Amino acid sequence: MKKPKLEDIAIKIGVSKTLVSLVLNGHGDKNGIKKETQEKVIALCKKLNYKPNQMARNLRLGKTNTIGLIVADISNTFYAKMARGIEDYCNKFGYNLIICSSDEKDAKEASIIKMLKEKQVDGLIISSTLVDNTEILALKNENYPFVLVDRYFPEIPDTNFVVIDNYLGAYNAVSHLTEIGHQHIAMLSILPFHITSVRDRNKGYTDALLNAGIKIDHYLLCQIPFENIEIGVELEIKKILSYKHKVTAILAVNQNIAIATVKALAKLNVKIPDEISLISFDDLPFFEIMNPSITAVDQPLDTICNNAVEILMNEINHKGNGIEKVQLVLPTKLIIRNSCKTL
Amino acid sequence: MKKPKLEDIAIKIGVSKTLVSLVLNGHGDKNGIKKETQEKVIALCKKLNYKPNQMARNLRLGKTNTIGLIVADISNTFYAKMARGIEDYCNKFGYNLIICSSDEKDAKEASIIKMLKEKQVDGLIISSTLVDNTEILALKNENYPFVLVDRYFPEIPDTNFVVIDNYLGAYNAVSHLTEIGHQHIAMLSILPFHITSVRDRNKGYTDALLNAGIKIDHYLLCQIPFENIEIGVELEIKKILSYKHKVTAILAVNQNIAIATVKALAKLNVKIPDEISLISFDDLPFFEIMNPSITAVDQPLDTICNNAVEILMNEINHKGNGIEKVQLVLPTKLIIRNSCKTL
DNA sequence: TAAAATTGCTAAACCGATTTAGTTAATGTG
DNA sequence: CACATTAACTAAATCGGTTTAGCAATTTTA
Repeated sequence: MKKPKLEDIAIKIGVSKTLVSLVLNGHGDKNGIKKETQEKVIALCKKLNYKPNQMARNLRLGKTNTIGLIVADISNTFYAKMARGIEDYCNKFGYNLIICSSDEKDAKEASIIKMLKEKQVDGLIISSTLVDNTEILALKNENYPFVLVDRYFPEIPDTNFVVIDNYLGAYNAVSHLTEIGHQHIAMLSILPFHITSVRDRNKGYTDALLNAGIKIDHYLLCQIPFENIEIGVELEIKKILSYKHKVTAILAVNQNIAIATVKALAKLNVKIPDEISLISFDDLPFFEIMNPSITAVDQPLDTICNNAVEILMNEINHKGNGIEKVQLVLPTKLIIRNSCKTL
Repeated sequence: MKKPKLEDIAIKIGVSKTLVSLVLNGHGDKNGIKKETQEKVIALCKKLNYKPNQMARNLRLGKTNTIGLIVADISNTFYAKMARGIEDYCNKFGYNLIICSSDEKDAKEASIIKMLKEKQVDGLIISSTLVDNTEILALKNENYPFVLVDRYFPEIPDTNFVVIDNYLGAYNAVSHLTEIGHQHIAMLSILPFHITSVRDRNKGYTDALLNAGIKIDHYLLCQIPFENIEIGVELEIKKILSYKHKVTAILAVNQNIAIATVKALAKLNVKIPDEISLISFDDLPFFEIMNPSITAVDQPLDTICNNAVEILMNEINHKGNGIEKVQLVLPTKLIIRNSCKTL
């Protein structure tokens, strides 16, 4: 017994496939199909377990009910949680998620965008790593529905984005450190630094220092290449520990750097917080249970996800037609734990 | 300028769309299309940036080049890493991944399977939570390509699966504990316990105890409901700590339980490993950097992923036609760190 | 030089739904 | 009783590719 199609149902009942289609899509009454006929159709479909062929539907309707999510790496907890939030919220609207990891590689991300477009996903949610914004501009020019999350392009006006206030997040974290007496604070940042989130966090770091009347020492803003975090962090930490002024606190630019920092400090047998204080930008369940627990900047992930999906759905439903672009900058929260020592 | 379609190309060059399609699919030579004509077609397609409409292709070819992955929760590190491995390996074959989280809920998983089938994904990779195997049986009967990972159904013969040797993993972990002198070992396990991985780990635990000549105390095999791990673990730990025989070691059935255990022990101010030893089934990067670092059973995730995809691709290419089912049970590795004390 | 083979290409069917523009028969209206 | 309206339904176009079956013109073979 093959999978039944519309025609099979139609023939069995002795009506046209138009009628069957109308009934199944709830347009029966509107088109004056007799109640009795409608019931017959529905009963037979149930009996034969008829399911419309989505490929055919997609083709006809020009819609896949699928959206694409592009992140640096889905195995990273931050993006995994984001993916889950987006998945759940998309499902509510009857959409599914195709998830792709760009590995922070320009070329890979560009090719993923192309691929997803070819695959005719109805929209994209992108945490972009691109320096070269050609692909994003292309999306914009084609009116392809998309929302940027986590990172945006200041130089491209009128695009939807949902990001956090990275600047203020870092600013507040560093201010917390200066308030409890720290003067020599290093920032373990990351390359590529063109990514807005990184750039803004770096700026928040320096501005908070300036505001506290501390001279900026560029030697203390360390940039660790994405591909080689573990080794990079260890190297930088060794460097700053042997620096002329004793560094007493570190702000890690994201969870991966924070993890690598904890690891490196343990290896070098430097105690947190007694010998050095640490704040992580990004919170993790682990940070709460570690010994010591780690002070962290928490991102409102659910809010990010829900808003991103909401905006995208709106775009899709209006086919990007002249609806206003939404640009959200959400606040972060500093969760103070036991990794920072008052001097 | 609209998106060009096959016909547009054909008309511009003055040939049929058949010809264009043949050339683009590399069947030009085979069908005796002049080199010159072929070049013209390819040049124009490049110039107009022609991309075939995948929905149309899908419909005609009956293929979506998409596979579905069902896990309990994509935000869980274990599944996130698994998803990444599968994503990468699928890409190699030109496939994309739709990822869905079942939350260990029977009904949700069943409806996801149905939905993905309707969506006409070419195959499924499932870490199933189902007690009721109806849906899996249905897949099997329809010859729908699928591979079970992480968990399988012993009662359904002739299905592909890739799992780890949960029994031996737990057996070895507990044996390690008995070898270093532990006698009173608790297992923090989980509900639903019908899941093969859980059941096998539980069995490994009891058998290792028996083998070491230790009497089984069912009181020490604790089953914590999936929905409420944190509170459940804390409760159970309080219980076993106040037990008549002093429990000196714990085996946590998975990473979530292990994390909750560390948290609860910290809260109760019970020191690892001095007061209690701990082994986690599932390793995590954190376990290496924590203080103390946590001894863990490591799963060969890459091997699981690659094999699962490989098997699925094979199924898809043979349309499930009488090819032999593959059943892989992979070995685990006990990584000994500092969370277990020799008595 | 007629038949066979080859070269180069195409018309039309097909995948399976949705939707537009009708049709037919029954009923209502003036 | 002629005409308009309504109720109930449908034929055919459409989405945009792939594929089957085959045509016409040229070249080769016997």
